[in-house]
Amino acid sequence: MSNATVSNAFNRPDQLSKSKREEILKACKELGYFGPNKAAQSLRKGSFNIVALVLPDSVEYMVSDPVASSFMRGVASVLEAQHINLLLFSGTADNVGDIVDFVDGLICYGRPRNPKLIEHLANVSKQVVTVDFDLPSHASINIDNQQAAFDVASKALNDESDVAIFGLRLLDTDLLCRVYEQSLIDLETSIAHQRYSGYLKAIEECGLTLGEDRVWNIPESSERFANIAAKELLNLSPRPNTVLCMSDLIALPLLREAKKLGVKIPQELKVVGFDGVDEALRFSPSLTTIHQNSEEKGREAAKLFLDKSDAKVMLGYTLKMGQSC
Amino acid sequence: MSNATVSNAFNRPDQLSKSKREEILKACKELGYFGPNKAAQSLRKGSFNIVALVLPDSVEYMVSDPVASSFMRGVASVLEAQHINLLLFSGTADNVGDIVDFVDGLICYGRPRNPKLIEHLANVSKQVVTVDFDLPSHASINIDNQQAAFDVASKALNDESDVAIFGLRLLDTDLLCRVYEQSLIDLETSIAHQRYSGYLKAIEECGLTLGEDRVWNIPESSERFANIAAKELLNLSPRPNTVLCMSDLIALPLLREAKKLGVKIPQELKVVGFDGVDEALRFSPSLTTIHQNSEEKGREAAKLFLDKSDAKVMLGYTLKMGQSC
DNA sequence: CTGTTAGCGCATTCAA
DNA sequence: TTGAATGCGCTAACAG
Repeated sequence: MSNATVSNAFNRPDQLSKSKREEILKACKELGYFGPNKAAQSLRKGSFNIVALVLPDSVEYMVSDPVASSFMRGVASVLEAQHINLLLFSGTADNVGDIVDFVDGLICYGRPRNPKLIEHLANVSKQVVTVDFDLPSHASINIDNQQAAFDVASKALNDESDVAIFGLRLLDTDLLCRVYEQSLIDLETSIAHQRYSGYLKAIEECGLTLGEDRVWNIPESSERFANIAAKELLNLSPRPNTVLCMSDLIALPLLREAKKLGVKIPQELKVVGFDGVDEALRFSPSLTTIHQNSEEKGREAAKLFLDKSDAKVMLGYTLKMGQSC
Repeated sequence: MSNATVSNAFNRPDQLSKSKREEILKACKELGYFGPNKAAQSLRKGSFNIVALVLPDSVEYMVSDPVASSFMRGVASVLEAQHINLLLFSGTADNVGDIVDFVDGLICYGRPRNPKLIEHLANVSKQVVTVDFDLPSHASINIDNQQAAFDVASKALNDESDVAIFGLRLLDTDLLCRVYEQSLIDLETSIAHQRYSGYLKAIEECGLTLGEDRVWNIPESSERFANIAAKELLNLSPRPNTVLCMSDLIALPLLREAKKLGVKIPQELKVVGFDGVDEALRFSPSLTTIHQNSEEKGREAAKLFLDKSDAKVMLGYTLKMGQSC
């Protein structure tokens, strides 16, 4: 009874006699051997049944975001069915090397915060699927952010609009600030830019202009920063009467704060969001927003991955009219 | 120049001359070799820099839950600092064998839904930390669920209470149903039972009894099931005037539904929750609940793990009085 | 300071 | 049907 025979007993039952196999299995049980070591097996075979989920930011931040959570849910639902496990990787790290050798490939949700990581990702020789951003010669899933932003902004704007924008990480900084130098915005790639560009187009079509103190950079889609920005905005004089928000999560605190101050919505303040999270639809006044099906995004990403596809897929979105404009 | 020397060039710079090292590193770069293969390295060394996070249920369900998300955030914040990555493992699976050979150990958040998994977990020979349940001879973190449930229930109850309980997975079923046969409840281990037992004690101390149609089994902490249970309860005649809910997430839909029907809170209906999620504190009327610091739980679990501890730790909780009772 | 050897645990030849 | 040999890529121990 050699190691190879034992291997066969576990992996290729047809390669040995039934009696021998049972004899081996029984002996293994007695010795406390519960089957091949998966690490060694994977080293040998080169497959791991593990997929890295590369997050845009730290794991900490990620799991708080309902949009990201929906995405994960979609991914997990497809991969779980194939007994593939998820390895979380922070978008703030840059050492993909630490994990690439353990996984069959990577699904990257959102442009990672760390630019070095993006470089490394581009050079990975395993299957990669990117979502909400692109990498040359890898599969990707996107929605038309510019068109969607244009659509939702157009619903809020009219010729009396004094418009402001709550931008999501328009600048590469962790600071909440106004964006005075609009040239600083990375025009190339981020979804923030695409949405920004859609807003500008809608503003232009209404014959409006955007005041130079009217654009906020909110570093992450969190209540904390959005609260501060909301207060800044509401204390302005003259106060903007229309706010285009790049995510629902930063629009909701604005609605809450405005309600608290007795500002009438939508008469005195119109607000639109982006993403279509449950809370935005449930809130009173409900938020006009772009709904994107994040769970479907996750499922599609997982499918592209399983198919070893290199397709560039564009998904749809839905404009949800609420009471906020 | 041998393989071992190259290995040293990467891992033990002090073992060879600076010139040799640079020569090697340069040659590697040209050949497109970016350092040791981590899978092979780990096979050799037996350490992986990966920790499995064993979830109580499927990944899909997990990421929707704000309490679980906080926990993950806590775990991740500690492990990320050590460059340890998280591998998610579903509590509905039973093949820990698929991943145990890839990780340095496991952190198990909540009693896994799959009983087979629990058996396997008990036999794992790597470091294991359990949270909100126990495994013999492994480290664990808990809160005193029974006492906490007693505390919060006591705030809601008086001698005029007609009390009902929204239980979280009191029965091992995916069905929303009433719990008529209270003997069916697994008395041993689940946090649901511990909380149930605390409720009963509080009810008894008030000299009350629990009607036999007054206990609901809600299979998971989700809005969907809680909505249905809320409607069932509010349509009852006589209607309970006090509801003890085993999580905030199932208490909130009840508050919403009651508000919609114009039921006065707390005059006509008192509600208490468990967990202390943000939304519960923000809601109007705010929910009286037990706040447990899930993020701290996560951090502590990660620390126990890193310390290779086998301690059984009991964490505190806080009673948060709201307007709901 | 450098190179050789052995083996982590496995699965695939190939010969018997 | 079985078993001996080889190597996946790496590193610890040792010899030079």
